[in-house]
Amino acid sequence: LEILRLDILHRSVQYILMARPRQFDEEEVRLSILRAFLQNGYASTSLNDLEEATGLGRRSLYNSFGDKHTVFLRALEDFRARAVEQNLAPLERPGAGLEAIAQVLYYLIELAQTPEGRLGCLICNTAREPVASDPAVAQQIEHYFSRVEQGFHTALKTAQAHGALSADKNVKRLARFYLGILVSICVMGRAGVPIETLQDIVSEALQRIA
Amino acid sequence: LEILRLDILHRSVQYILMARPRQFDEEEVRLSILRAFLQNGYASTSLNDLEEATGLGRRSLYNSFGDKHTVFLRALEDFRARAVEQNLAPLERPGAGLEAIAQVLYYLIELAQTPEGRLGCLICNTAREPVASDPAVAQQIEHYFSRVEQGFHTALKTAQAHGALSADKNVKRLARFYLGILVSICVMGRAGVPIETLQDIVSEALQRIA
DNA sequence: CTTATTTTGTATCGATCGGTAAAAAACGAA
DNA sequence: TTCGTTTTTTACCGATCGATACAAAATAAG
Repeated sequence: LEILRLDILHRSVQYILMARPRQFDEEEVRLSILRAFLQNGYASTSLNDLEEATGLGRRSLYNSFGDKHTVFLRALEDFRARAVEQNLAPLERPGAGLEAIAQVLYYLIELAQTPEGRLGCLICNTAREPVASDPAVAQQIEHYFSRVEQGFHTALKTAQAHGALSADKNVKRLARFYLGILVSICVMGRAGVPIETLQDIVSEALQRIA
Repeated sequence: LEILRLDILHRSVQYILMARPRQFDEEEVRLSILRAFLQNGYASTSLNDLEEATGLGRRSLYNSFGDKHTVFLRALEDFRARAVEQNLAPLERPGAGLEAIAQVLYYLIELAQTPEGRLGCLICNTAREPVASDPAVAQQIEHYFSRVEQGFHTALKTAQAHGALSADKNVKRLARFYLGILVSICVMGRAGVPIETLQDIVSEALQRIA
């Protein structure tokens, strides 16, 4: 049995060494795929669109990323990772308080003014596509929402601990409230609502902890 | 010329009297179409879906409502009329004040618990479909949003006039704020977020005018 | 070189998309 | 009844959908 295993290992190493190498950068391709799905959503992004966006042939896409559904799940994961890493970074920093909440919300407004940010949030965009009834997709959506809520929650608790927020505030409720504000900013930004409206929403929302 | 006109009129009356009558109730069919688009959105609702939803043949749909795009525009109008009439009624009533705002938001939460309301808001749902780049669709979205904002705005002004809201509040900003809350409730309700979260968002938002 | 292996390009599959042609069906007028 | 008109039904159109079969291309080991 051991000999067999070693043989299999040897073969699989050979596979890697001997085969034709890929002619694309995976990170770059995944980013192009993410952008394509951000632009048109799951249902309205065809494999031809993905071919155009990535420059890859259809067969290469299938070989490397699986079928359309799997490709989309990877894009969702990519977006979630990037969104948490970039947009929510202030919240995830240790010791983050009220200023982090304001920073995150205002950054989203700035983002909505950029060509890339105008595409909106893939999580929110996906939330009402039929594909959202897929368990794996629904799980990603719920994970993201709860992570955002948790980020706000810890920041609010930290603020309370530092005396920046009065102790009688309901932080759980406030955290959900700011999650709702974040969602509305993403949705309305994508819908083309004027920036001033988004700014008014955020500044009004921040009065709750001013 | 007059004779010709009378002839045409006579003929058109004949058309009505002589032709085969429709075998469906237009209101009923339009409601079925609206439900279908609410369920799956524009892109993912096929003509076969519309046939199943309405019970009509494809040719009858085209005869009576035009192509898919036109059918969708009518559904958008239907939804907007129904949403304004039913969901926003408290805001549109003369003399509506702060209690109307709370009523509207809490009614949306109740609606999110019903099978029909769980389908969400066709305006919000459409806002990030590719079809939203169509000018007629974009106009409907913008009209709806501005009408909701205006409803909140007049209610807030009324409250200020009656002394129920302090005069130093920025009602324009507050109106946009509650528009954002309304959108977030619609979106997150459709996304399957628990009712308690929606309730927390609304009750926290209402503290701004408590 | 040959061989083993993976990627890539071509060509295509059946299914479904939105939309339509043509005729049958259903009515009132004559 | 027959005729004129509209609705409805049936069948179908070309285009595009997601997905795949097959072989050529590209690499390293032997």
